[in-house]
Amino acid sequence: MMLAGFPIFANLWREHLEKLEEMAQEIILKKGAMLFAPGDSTQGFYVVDEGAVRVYRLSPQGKEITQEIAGRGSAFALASPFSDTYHCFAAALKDSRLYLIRKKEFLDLVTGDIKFAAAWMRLLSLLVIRIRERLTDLTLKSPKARIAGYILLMAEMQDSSSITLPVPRKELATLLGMTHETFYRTAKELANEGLVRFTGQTIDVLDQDLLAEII
Amino acid sequence: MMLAGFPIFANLWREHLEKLEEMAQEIILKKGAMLFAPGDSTQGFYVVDEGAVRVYRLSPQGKEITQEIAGRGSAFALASPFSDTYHCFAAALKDSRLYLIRKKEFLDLVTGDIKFAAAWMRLLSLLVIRIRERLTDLTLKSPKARIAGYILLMAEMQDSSSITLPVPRKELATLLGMTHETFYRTAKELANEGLVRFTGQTIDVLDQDLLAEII
DNA sequence: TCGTTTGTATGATTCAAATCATACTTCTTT
DNA sequence: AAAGAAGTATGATTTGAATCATACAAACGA
Repeated sequence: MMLAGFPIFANLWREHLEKLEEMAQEIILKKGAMLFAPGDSTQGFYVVDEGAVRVYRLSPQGKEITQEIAGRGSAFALASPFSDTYHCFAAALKDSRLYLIRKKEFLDLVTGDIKFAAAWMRLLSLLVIRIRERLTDLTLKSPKARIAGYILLMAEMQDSSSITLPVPRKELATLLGMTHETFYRTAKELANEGLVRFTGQTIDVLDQDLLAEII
Repeated sequence: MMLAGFPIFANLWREHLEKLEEMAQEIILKKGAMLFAPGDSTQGFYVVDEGAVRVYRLSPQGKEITQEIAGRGSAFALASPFSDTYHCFAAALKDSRLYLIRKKEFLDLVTGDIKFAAAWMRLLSLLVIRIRERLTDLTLKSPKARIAGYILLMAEMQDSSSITLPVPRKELATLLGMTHETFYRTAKELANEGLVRFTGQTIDVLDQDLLAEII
């Protein structure tokens, strides 16, 4: 395993990554398998090495929002080592292989190494900022702007005008806080306007500037 | 100054609080004064000792959402020591006295004391969880449920069935992601149903159980 | 390879909340 | 005390997205 290549850990030192790698425990999940649910006691956090995991929440009325679609190289439940229970659901969208970094071992490491702790505080702080950004997008922006913004963000993160999703694009709907009908319709609009092209699980950015204007 | 009584710092050790107190710099703000805006380089984080500060974001279309109403004892911009620039606006809702904990000094302290770092990681993790909770409430729940939930949360936090807001209740509208019209109307419904009573800036919980059912 | 499930697509209808409009009340300020 | 501003309140109208309904295509399992 090579955590070093995973963007989320870009700020950590090599020695810390090696220690994380040592303590990582492989977890194999079949498509559809539930990993945890709200109230479950925390095991630790996870890194996806293969496949994809959906992290989501349900309202009492059964409406749902996807918190994260964690594909290869993504970590999730990063706050769990400091919490007793999980607060959301996590389920595999495909057959997947994850690594579990156990809470206890992780805490021993991070609370015994000030440099690691510093890097972890930075990571958590950036997470706070990112989630707040997402919150404002979800509450303030139109579905069209949210889709455009997501596509641009992905393109930027992958440094390419062609994005390959780890899952069918249907999954983007609840990630972006809308129904799948609204998602398909609005995505089609963007396609009709010549800004993007959807082909299976890939999205091509055709006009980055116009797309950016929508946001 | 006594940071020790502030709930946000409940997890920190006495010695750390004393050091924070030593480095705190008093900031006086007149009502309406802007403290920072997106893009401003970060000074550090703040603790409100008197008055109230509104932390908020604007969309390109001018719609706004309040991230936080920080009254006495609340801290805000906690992630800023690990970031170069602020990402939101902060402005005083009343004449206020704050304490600024400067970024540089704070970083020196927190990255030089593993116990402090551990406590700070816990604080940031809980912040992540709280913001995610808020995100799901804002996207999944009805205005009525959001208002009810907020009132119950405040009552629980203050351990009293009578809540005193540091600001006119108008301010709750954008905090809860709705227009002030919707807020007044929906709050009135709750009052008409006998669940709560609004009197100036105080809110009395009259029927906690029924209120909890709405959430 | 066939049949079933999942994903993509689009039309029609409904509905909740935003918007627009107005008014009254309560604080501030001078 | 008067004037103005800010906060509270409510009605009418509009609108954007959810919901309901249906259909076809693609992927997958047996």
